[in-house]
Amino acid sequence: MGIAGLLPALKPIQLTRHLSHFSGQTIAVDAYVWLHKGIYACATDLATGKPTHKYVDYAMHRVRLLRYHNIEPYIVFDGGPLPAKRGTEVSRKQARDEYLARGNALAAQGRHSDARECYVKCADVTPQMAYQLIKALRAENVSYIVAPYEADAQLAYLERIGLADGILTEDSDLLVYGCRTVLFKLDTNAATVVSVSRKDFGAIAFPSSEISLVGWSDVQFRAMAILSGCDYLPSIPGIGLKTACTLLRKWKTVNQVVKVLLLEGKKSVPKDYLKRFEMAEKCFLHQRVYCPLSEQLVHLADINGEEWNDEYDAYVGR
DNA sequence: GGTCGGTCTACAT
DNA sequence: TAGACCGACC
Repeated sequence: MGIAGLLPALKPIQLTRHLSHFSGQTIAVDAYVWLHKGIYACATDLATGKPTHKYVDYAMHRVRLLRYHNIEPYIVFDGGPLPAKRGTEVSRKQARDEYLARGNALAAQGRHSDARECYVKCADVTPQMAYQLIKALRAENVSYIVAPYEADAQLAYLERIGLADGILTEDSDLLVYGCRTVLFKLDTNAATVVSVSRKDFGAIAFPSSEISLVGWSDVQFRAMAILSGCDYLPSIPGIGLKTACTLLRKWKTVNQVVKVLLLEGKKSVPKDYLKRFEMAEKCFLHQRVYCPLSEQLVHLADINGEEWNDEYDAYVGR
């Protein structure tokens, strides 16, 4: 889900660029996006168990498109669920099962296009699908990696250590992880992407944007994102992106912001909010990723003398 | 004015 | 499923 409202707020620095702009570069790609979109081409087949590899074709078509423009893709797959995020999976599975049953019922009545709508809703990217894509990638010598946990952190790591020059995804979270160049909305017909560069953050200012990032460090930007609500921590009710930005501009740090909110007493701040904020920050900073150079698990960013303990490891992955 | 929940829609062929 | 969009509500 990413950071609600962040991409629209970054509109002033979004650049639509032709793929040739990235010629000679390696772009790390979130495989989930392609697999998920590829489902639309074959939702009925997947739901009814009919063998299909259309979703593989869909992804490979994009791989070839990038290569045609002399971009080397580096495909990143999700791994296991992060301890920090466990919990939402069960209800989703139930919802999917219901759509599958409804789809089957409609199909039995011959209402095939109605059935297809249900099949699309029950479709899920499975490890088996990821494996099929991996086989196709291998056959064409495309680099890929399976993240120990979340693809987002792994993508950020590849860019950080220089194995990728940018990230192709649909998720604004990548900017919170610290990525320098994030590409969104690949248009295969026009061969374009929407590019957002971290170095342009300073140009985000009132009144052309809802928020101002002028003079902000990564710490403050990340604080705003987490404060406004992210995958690791829901926001304090009533605080969205703009309020988070305003509060941080005024009070500088999250500690101060929370202190002021408690003093005012208008918002209901969860009692352990600061602690949970800290944990969310750890996920964005130090989530466990795989280093293809040293061939071992590492933290996204090194822990340089920062306080660290077993509880953190349990949260960001081991 | 800003948040938030609801609804619509693209996703691909 | 997620993002964009819109209207209700504080």
